Amino acid sequence: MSSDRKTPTMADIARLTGVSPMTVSRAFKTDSLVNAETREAIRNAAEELGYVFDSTASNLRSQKSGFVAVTIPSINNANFADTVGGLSDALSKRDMQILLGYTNYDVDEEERLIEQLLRRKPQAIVVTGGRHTQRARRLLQTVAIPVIETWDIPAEPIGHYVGFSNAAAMGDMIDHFVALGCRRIAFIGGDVEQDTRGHERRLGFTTAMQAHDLDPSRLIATGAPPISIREGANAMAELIKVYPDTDAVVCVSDLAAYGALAECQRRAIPVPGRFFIAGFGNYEIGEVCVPTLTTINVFARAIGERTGQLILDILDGTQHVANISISPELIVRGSSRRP
Amino acid sequence: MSSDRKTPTMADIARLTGVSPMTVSRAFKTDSLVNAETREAIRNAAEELGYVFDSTASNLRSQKSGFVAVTIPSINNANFADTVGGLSDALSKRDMQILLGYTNYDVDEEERLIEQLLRRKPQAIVVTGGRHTQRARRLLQTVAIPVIETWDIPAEPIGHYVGFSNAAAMGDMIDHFVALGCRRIAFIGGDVEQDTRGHERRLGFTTAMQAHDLDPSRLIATGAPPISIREGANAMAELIKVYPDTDAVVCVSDLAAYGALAECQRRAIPVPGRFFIAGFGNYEIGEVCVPTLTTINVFARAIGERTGQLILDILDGTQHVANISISPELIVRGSSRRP
DNA sequence: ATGAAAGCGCTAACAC
DNA sequence: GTGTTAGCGCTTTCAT
Repeated sequence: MSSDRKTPTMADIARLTGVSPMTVSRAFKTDSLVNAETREAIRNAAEELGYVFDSTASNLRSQKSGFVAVTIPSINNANFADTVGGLSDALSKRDMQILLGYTNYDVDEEERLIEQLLRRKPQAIVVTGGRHTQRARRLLQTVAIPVIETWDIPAEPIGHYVGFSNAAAMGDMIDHFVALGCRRIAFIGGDVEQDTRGHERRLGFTTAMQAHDLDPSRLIATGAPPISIREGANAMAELIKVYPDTDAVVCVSDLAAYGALAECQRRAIPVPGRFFIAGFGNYEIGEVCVPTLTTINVFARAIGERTGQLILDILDGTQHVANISISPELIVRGSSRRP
Repeated sequence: MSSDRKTPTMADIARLTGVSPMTVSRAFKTDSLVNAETREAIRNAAEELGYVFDSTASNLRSQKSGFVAVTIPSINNANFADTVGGLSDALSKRDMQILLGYTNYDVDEEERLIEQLLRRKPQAIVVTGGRHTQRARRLLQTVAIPVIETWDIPAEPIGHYVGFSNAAAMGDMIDHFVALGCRRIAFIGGDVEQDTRGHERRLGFTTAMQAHDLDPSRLIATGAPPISIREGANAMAELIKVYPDTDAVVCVSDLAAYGALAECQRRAIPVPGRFFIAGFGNYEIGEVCVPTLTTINVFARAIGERTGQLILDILDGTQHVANISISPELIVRGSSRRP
């Protein structure tokens, strides 16, 4: 009934209940020792006043923010969304919250973001990839919290990592096509400077092709990452023009691969009859489209879950330095089976 | 060279520079009046010490967190990702950060989330949809910050809203098919209890069908939201069995619609020859798949941008109560054009 | 242009 | 099981 002059604090509850603020504070921590009736009275008073606990003050005093900072290249990407989902689930067990930022595949933006995120005093920071600006590296090296690089196996890890070799996974894919008898294999990717995982995948392609004594130069690069479905389709159109005798097309992601497939459908070019196609990342679309897409499962969600568990273990002191290598799995589907 | 005993504070910089902490504080605010040389010296000292500004303390003292809390049903959804992207861009102009939470299409989870987010003292809160638990409503009504409901036009708005009528948009879609001469139109959606936007769309379907004196009972419900591509395909398989004489299939989202299309391709059923198909949400896939998908553009990114701008205006005191209605746009594509 | 004092709301540390 | 005191790191406020 009273107009809300100011948002109520623990002191207000203490006054209303006739206890000290400290008791009120204790009553809000589940495990602390407070008389059951007192706790009940405090809870009621809080509810009545419309009290909302102030994490900001709590964090400052206890020097624990309950935040884990996370940078991902793009919010609009099912793979990274899965990783964040896994991380979020693992961390919510301990009531920790994710503070998320998007770098838009740009290391300078990543640097700005890291600086901004660190001001919030996260208890750990998770970054995607192992390539950063000098200054970002220094920030991460200096900061007194666990640093976890993901989705990559960094050449020089800053702290911990939970990742996989994008190059090796792409190498497995090439081996698969060579075993199928393909010789003229092309790669569709984005502007590689920005997307380090895309870069690694292309590197894996060229390395594997050379290892098989095959021509590694059939490369189509198409625009800024993330490579979209549309860009996959455009790239396929170009590929048909430039390298018409190609027998297999490997793409930097399933989205690009689906675009390539759609372009073939539009032109009534049979896949897998005329071209084999493969993607990367095991997106849902590759399971359902016709034909289904051969791809690499990188276990995106597991990357997040294991990163989250690692953070909890480190904060508990159970774990010190951990580097976790995920083994991606080749999934062979209709788009690379002889009709 | 010195081992970092403790993270440095403004007081450390003040000591090193021979000024008061207050001057250090001023030196970090761009617009405040500090001697240029002093500011320079302070910046250098900060860099040398590896100082990181502590937002937690700043927020507590100034009672401004710089956070906007946002709840979305799922992180892994291109539409909501677009909204968050637009919101994030609008807010970053004023250096505000998004604190994001996922409800997983569950109002109880939303309630928990809202309570958790409010503890961080956000300066505004954005929720997706207009349906909430009693307690969540009360929390939002009581809290002394702007509340914006999005992606819906709530029956009883709590504060502001930026949304559109899902039912009316779906009605436009039905009108389109009726104008094309379709009479036996079916609807594919998810378990509607959870997804209020899906529910509205289905309602729009039945209402419009009745308005045209057509049978509104061809409904296929398939599992928990978000409806995936796979579930769209399964639903189409069921539809073919249960309502084989259907002439048009409208789906709760483009993903479901693409799944339905893929199922037809798998069975070599011609689309648009045998069935017309339409989706909702203007996802990228609908632009590229073959045939392209008729859909509704809901301007997901604009919802975020306008919400962000609204928040900034309210915090500036420029704006008081605003309700913004977006007008979705019907996009007719190949999947509903006579071959 | 700069400084001194006080305090944001909570909890660590210690007392009883 | 509860209270007292002090202080987390910053910024508001008022002085000069």
